[in-house]
Amino acid sequence: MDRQVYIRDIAAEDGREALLRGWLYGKRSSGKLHFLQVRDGTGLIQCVLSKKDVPEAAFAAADKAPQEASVEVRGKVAKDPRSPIGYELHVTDFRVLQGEAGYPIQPKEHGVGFLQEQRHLWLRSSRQRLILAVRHSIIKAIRDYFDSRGFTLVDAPILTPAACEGTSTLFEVPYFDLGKAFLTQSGQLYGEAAAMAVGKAYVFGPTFRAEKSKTRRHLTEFWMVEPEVAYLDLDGDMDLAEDFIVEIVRAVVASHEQELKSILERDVEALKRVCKPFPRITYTEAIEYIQKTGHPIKWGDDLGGDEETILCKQFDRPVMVHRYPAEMKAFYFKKDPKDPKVALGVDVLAPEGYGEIVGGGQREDDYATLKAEIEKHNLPLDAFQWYLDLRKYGSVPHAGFGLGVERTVAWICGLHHVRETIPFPRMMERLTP
RNA sequence: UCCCCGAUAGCUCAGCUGGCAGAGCAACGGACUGUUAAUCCGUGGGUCGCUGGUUCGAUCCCAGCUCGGGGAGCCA
Repeated sequence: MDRQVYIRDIAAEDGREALLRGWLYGKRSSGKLHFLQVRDGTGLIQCVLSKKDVPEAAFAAADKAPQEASVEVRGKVAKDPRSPIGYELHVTDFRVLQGEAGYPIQPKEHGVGFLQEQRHLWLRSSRQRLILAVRHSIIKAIRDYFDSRGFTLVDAPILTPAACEGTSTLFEVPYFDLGKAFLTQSGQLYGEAAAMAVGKAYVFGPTFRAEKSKTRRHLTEFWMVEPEVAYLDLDGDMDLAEDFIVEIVRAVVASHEQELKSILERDVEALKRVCKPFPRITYTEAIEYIQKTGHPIKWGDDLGGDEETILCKQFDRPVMVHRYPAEMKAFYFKKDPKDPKVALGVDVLAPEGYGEIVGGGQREDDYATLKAEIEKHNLPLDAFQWYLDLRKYGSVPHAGFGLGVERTVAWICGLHHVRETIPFPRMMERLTP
């Protein structure tokens, strides 16, 4: 009788006595009956207290119990067609461990700012709990994918001496007598070093960008997974990204299909259409297509949010745009030998208007060319000497990409904003809770 | 950094031409044996974001500031 049962497993307990430990999600009352909605982190179940079936103190405690009080409920599991999960608990005893009136989040609509203030409590709602679970599944699918294909997880440092790409603004940290350190904006350069050691490597960790971006797609702290593979070219890189994304989506749909539909109202059929092959178009073809829709854009312009939307709305699966103008890309991209104006880079744009979730490509593997690029971008040569070494001692063609975890969660869950995809989002105007 | 919008009860909001601060929900007290954001009766609850200006009088008009939301650029 003291065996705790989780709501997720309740069907196996049909007709038996069970002890639930959880929190009071909601409550309705009809005098001599109390209906308690109890959640335990694995699900939500209605617990029915009939005055004649429980001790007087238990009935009174249920009457007084405030929202989100921690509770212990004993009772008999019973099938009920009125229950969304098919079962409810006919309570024989009930007690409150702790609770206080005034729980801030009510079962009604709230403003975004308020909910973010209450993020530590907001996580308890069924919608947020599901998003956390999907995020977990995505991260697990990412790791399973690489772990089962001979990749080695290599952790890149978070404190770094200089910019990886030189364009983004970095967070500065004082660093003893060495002056300043910076929070990493990408583990890729270290991933390249690792790939020369283990062949297939992936870096998985947090990333920091001090850019003053205020949009639904930006956080100042986010998670990125960055595979890097020796002896891989751009085509192989696109094959890898495509196979990888298909597998992540498949894994999430396999484990969360019903909840995605019922709690997030996600169009799961759209996710099921994510299969190989993804369309692959060059940047030049993309520009031509956008021009045909009457949008003023010329070769050399960046694809902004509007342009990305125009492009990915014509496909029912992610689209790969490759061979961008070299001018637009970071110094480490290899140029296309057939057309040095373009870099061997690829972006993967998620469908349904979610935009870029992957950026990557083939790296420059020639010492002299890379050195010239570093100088051209006015980057400190001494800080990149170790990176140049990789082109000096056994250089090979290699490629990789970075996938943004939060944008992937937003896309798969069908969320409007990435701030809901991470437990405690860090944004330009928000550092708490 | 730039552009747009907003700030009134715990929450979501209304507040007319500048003239006593409002509703719904929540909380609290009560009624109710099948409720699904239950219903019904009752009670309490305000530095109208901050600072200044105009005015007999400012939640309302004006300026600056702070905070929040949306977007751009940049990116994942």
